[in-house]
Amino acid sequence: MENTRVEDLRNILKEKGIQPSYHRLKILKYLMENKVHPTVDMIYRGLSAEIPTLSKTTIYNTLNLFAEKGLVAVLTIGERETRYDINVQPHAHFKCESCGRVYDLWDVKLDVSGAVPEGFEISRVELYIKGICANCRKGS
Amino acid sequence: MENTRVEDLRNILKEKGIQPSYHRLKILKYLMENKVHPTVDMIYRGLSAEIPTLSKTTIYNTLNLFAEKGLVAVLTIGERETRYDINVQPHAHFKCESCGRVYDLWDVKLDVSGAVPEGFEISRVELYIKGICANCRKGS
DNA sequence: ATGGCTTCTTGTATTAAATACAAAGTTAAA
DNA sequence: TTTAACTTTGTATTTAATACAAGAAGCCAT
Repeated sequence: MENTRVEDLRNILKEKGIQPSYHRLKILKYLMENKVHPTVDMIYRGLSAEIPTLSKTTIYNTLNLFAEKGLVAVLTIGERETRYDINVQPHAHFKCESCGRVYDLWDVKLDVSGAVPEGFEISRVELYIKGICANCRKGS
Repeated sequence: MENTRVEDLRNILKEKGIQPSYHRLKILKYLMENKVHPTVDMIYRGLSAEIPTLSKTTIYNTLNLFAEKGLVAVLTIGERETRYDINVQPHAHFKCESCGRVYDLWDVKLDVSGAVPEGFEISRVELYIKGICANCRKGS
């Protein structure tokens, strides 16, 4: 949960050069209020009550646009699902193999300088850690 | 290219508790001689000349078995393709966004101790770096 | 406002990766 | 040799994602 006044949402989109249409605002709002790194399907199910006519294609279009403009980060941590993170600051992710939840990790010391050979140019770094979360360990 | 005598291949499978069937040996051999982190489709195309009756399902079955037994690592570096790495020693990967090639990176200093909260249990760490490789930079 | 242009959204069709599953084939063991 | 267990195959199915054309909505100038 967060400050999601429509005016703020509009400005976020405008700053990235994205026209603030109704659906785009709703999807952005959803991402900011549901920071669980949702899949397209989760967003669809979350919004279709409020917007019954919403099409999945619109969500795909919108997220691809957001990703292009650097407004969301694309996570391929799951084998068969693309997830979207509204927080584009560099950080790592932990996926629990029991409950499937994806957690943000901010305390990873990662030094990629000198990681790639001479002449290679880095544009993005993705660090995925998998295992069992504390919740699921307690449960079992 | 590498030492891929059939006897060695048999032993590798046996050590992991995998019955060394004809197809499994062929797929293992392919992985050891083509260390490009191939997709299922690449393996299929690479082997179907030699084994015309080979089914893709067999490759899926075999790779899932290999992964279960810890003989290959599963890479989800691409958005829409699963790749397989016969080298299961911990190392990072670089994917060139121009030519699509996946390179091994052995010089990354990565310290994940203290990265996850109390009570979390780590089973795997995947580090993906994306950008443009030296080859493609020269080309353009 | 009205018409016309651009942009956005929708829905259907399509592609492609991956799995399910039952039948056929093969191997190993009794 | 017969039986049981395992492996492979092929078809059908599922599902994520894209393509694309038609429709809807917003925007601008006259």
